[in-house]
Amino acid sequence: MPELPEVEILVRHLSPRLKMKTIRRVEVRRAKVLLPTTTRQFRNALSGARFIGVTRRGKYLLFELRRPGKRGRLTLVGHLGMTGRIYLQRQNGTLPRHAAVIFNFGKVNLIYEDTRYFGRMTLDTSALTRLGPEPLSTDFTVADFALALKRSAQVIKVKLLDQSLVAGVGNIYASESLFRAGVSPRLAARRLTRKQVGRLWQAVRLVLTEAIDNGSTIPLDWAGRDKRKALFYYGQTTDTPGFYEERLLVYDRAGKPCSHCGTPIKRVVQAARSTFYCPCCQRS
DNA sequence: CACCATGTTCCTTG
DNA sequence: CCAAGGAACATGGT
Repeated sequence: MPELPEVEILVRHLSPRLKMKTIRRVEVRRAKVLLPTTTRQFRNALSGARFIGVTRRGKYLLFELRRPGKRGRLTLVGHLGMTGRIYLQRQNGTLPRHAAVIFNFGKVNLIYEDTRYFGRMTLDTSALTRLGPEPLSTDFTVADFALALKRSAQVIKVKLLDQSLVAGVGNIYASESLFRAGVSPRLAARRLTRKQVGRLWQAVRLVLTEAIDNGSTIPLDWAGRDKRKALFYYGQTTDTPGFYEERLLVYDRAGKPCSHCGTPIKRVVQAARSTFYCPCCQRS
């Protein structure tokens, strides 16, 4: 479930629930997700530690902890990869097949599961230094955005996925942002006009903000739930079978009519990833 | 069997 | 040195 909005919703969900909780026991079932931290370092550092709060940077979760008898704070970094999920579950609940790390608080477990194991739960914070500005903060300015785009020969859709340009935009919201801005995904980044850059900058912020607002209405108790239904990109707001309120305007809508002009949405492949756009509304 | 999937990193090439 | 492209990682759904 992972682009910036989903991670943001998860942070808001988890932060108050984890606050002041002390980790009694750490169980590592897939040491690979800790890399480069070793299982021993991980358990030593976290056993007995207490959560202060959870924040976010791009698509990364930052768990802030304090350790008894030690100075300063410790940051546990989480990344959900493509299929990672994190949730609280009663200690006697059934563990998912791909549970990678389990933090026990007594009666409750915090479970990190990841079907494909592309995600991370680690004490290594180095990846954070490579991130660009937070799109919803004042650090993300049109001027810097324009400057960075002018230096790139890559097509704009692929450039938007570059986390050093702006942190947190993934494959879904890259397509959605370009549609909202009326900019072709195939345009070279440096060829965008001032006006297009301005519209795209605004669209990125709008699309992410709306997704966070929409996601806030969806329950996050994912234990044992169907994967796709837990993807609130698709805007599920109830458990009633078949009930979906579509919120994405172009992503995964190849062949379906554009919500604005009716032209069939097109799918193309760029840098080995799908891009969806309206060939009529996004001509340049 | 084929192809597709919300992401990042590493390696090669230019 | 940098930018860009592709493979790799691993599992499951259709």
